[in-house]
Amino acid sequence: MNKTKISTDSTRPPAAPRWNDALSGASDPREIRKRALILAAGRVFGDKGFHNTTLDDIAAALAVTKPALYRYVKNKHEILFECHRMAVAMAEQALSEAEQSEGQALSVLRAFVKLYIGKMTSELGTCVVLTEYYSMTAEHSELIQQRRRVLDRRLRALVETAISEGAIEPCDPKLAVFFFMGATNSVNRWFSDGGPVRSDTLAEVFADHAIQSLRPR
Amino acid sequence: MNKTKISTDSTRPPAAPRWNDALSGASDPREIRKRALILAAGRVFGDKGFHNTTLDDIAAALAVTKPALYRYVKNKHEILFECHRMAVAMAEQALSEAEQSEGQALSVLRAFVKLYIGKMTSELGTCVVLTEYYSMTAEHSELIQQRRRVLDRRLRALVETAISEGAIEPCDPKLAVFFFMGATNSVNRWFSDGGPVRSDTLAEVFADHAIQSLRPR
DNA sequence: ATTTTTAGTTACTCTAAGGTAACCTGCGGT
DNA sequence: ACCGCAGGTTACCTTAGAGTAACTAAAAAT
Repeated sequence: MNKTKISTDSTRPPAAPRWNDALSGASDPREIRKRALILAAGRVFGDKGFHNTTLDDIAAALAVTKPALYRYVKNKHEILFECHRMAVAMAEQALSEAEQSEGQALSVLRAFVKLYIGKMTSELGTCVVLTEYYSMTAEHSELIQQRRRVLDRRLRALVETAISEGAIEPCDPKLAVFFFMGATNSVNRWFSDGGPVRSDTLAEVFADHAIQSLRPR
Repeated sequence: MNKTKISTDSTRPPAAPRWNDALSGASDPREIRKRALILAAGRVFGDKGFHNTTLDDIAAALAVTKPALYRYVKNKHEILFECHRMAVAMAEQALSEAEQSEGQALSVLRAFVKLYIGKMTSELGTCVVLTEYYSMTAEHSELIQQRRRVLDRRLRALVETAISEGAIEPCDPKLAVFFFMGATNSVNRWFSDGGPVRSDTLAEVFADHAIQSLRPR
């Protein structure tokens, strides 16, 4: 009596626009949906935190029910991991793009900060869970930390180059990078798409501050 | 048979140095212990996060069992709240102390950053849960945000003064403060007491970067 | 047309961890 | 000597929420 009823009933899942695919060039519809899942989850994680976000929340954001998510990910931790992968990939890509420019180290750094913030705020729409790295499993965490370390080294090298180019005063590259990356990564804590600050102004202003913090001559 | 046994047995709570009172001038032993609890909890929260930290973890850090904690706090959320209160109080105090100096706005800002980092890293030993504000209850969060906003205004005012004093180039005070506070608050993510960077060097270096980021003339 | 696969659903299980009840113990006041 | 309470302890209750089983519908494949 309570089992096989209400199957073909009319008030099932309403006409909500599920998934909201679109964007992201990939072909495989499966991958597209997975990406949408990660993005949606990232956004929710972003303002409620990993543990305060239930799978039902994420599912609801996609107009779907919880078990549906398991078609795309193994478990909740994988979602978090994918968020971090995406975030770090964005940073890597921003740096690579910036390095294309072939200018002085300092201008590469500036371009990097600008691109990175741009991606964080618009492309992923304030998502990013740079926080809560500690909620990853040990293995996932190791993988992410690894990539972050590499990125860090590249940035430090740029600072060193800038010093040897005489563009900035000598300083501890490690601390310098921590400083402006700390500022940069904190953006997602308060930035919101609808807010008073426009994404590109923010990127521009922060890039300036970052460069200034290195004390250019 | 399984209840009133092992009461006066020898292997009960070993001779561990419980609570580790000391420091913090207050007299009431109750308050002293509560403070110790908050500090210990803050430290654990700091590297595992609020939700990844169980009350058993905190209790263990104090060489006590979970229910003992409830003598001092109402629930887990109160612990988090107290951590945040302490953190924000530290910032307020740092700013007030810095303002005592009666110098130019810019040097007050520098003093503030230095004092704040000093407190964060040594006094509270990397504790501080500046992250995870979203894990607070709505009421607690409101109280903390309130105080942070006030602090923010004071800092922005300082930046404005510095501009009008001609010490730095004109800029958006709001974003400027977000920038260097973002960097400053991120310290607790990677700083660790035993690490290669000494607390006071860090404070000094970051204070320099912060000032530089404001583009002094 | 019929089978198979894909994408979802409802209804459930199960465990970790927050919180509580009831009980023990030593110490300061009378 | 005795009371009472402050500070603990062990043993338990309870619930939220991650994950699963079993089933349905529609759409691809044959």
